[in-house]
Amino acid sequence: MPELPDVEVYRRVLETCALSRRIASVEVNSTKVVEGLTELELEQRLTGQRFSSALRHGKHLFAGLLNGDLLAMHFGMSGRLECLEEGESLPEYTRCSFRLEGGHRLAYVSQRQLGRIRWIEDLEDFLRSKALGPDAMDPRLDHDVFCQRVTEHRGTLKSALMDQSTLAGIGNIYSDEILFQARLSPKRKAQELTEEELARLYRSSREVLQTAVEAHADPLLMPERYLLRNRAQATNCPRCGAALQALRLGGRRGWFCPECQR
DNA sequence: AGCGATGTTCGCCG
DNA sequence: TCGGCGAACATCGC
Repeated sequence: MPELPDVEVYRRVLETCALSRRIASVEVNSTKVVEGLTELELEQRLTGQRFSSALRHGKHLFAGLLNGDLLAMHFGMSGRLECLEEGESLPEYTRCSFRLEGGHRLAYVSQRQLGRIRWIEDLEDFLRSKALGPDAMDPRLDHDVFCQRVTEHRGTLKSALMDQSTLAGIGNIYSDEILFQARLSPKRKAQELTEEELARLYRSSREVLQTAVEAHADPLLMPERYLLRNRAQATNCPRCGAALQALRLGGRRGWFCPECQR
């Protein structure tokens, strides 16, 4: 489930479970998920070390070591990070796990193996190499910077929000939600918004992401006015009751209310 | 059996 | 030049 709010939850899992604890061992159960280094190298570099920071940028999670190197985790479409207490067994599809002194284990779970674990030496270099824009929740992302980035995009609003080089962290689900709360059609051109509409978009993006993080990215804990609460059976608009409309964008299905969103 | 799924990347087209 | 599309990646569940 990994868009920005989900990954923020995993960041906190990493922080609570593993930060400052000595890594006793590493286990890799996948040939695909760890990229650019062997299981042996990963073990040698991590065993005996401690993660000293838990950072996030967009949908990327970073476990930093004291020497400045970082373990970078991305979750693809079906990944997550879990903390297990002593004696608990690893979840199905655990592709990589870290045993920590004191008994906890950190499990990187990735059913479809679309996620990646990489070793990086410089965070800024990595963000540049992925051409990531500013994190969508970064406090330094003020109204003006936000508007500038969004209106640089020449395509539709939804693709502007989902473009990781515009803003990092927003995907299919949360772009739908932000546009719904801002009452803007996903099909609008990003460059044709009025100042007032841009202000609504900015406000909604902060509000939705903040609310989602506070709800631990669990749709059931989010307000009833949120679209993503019943995305699985998305039918009617929680605001006006009109039938929701589907749209396809880059092979992805989105939903919006043709009455409320203009 | 076939299709779709909360992501990224690449090649192609206009 | 950039945006948008479809496919590929890999696997499961409906």
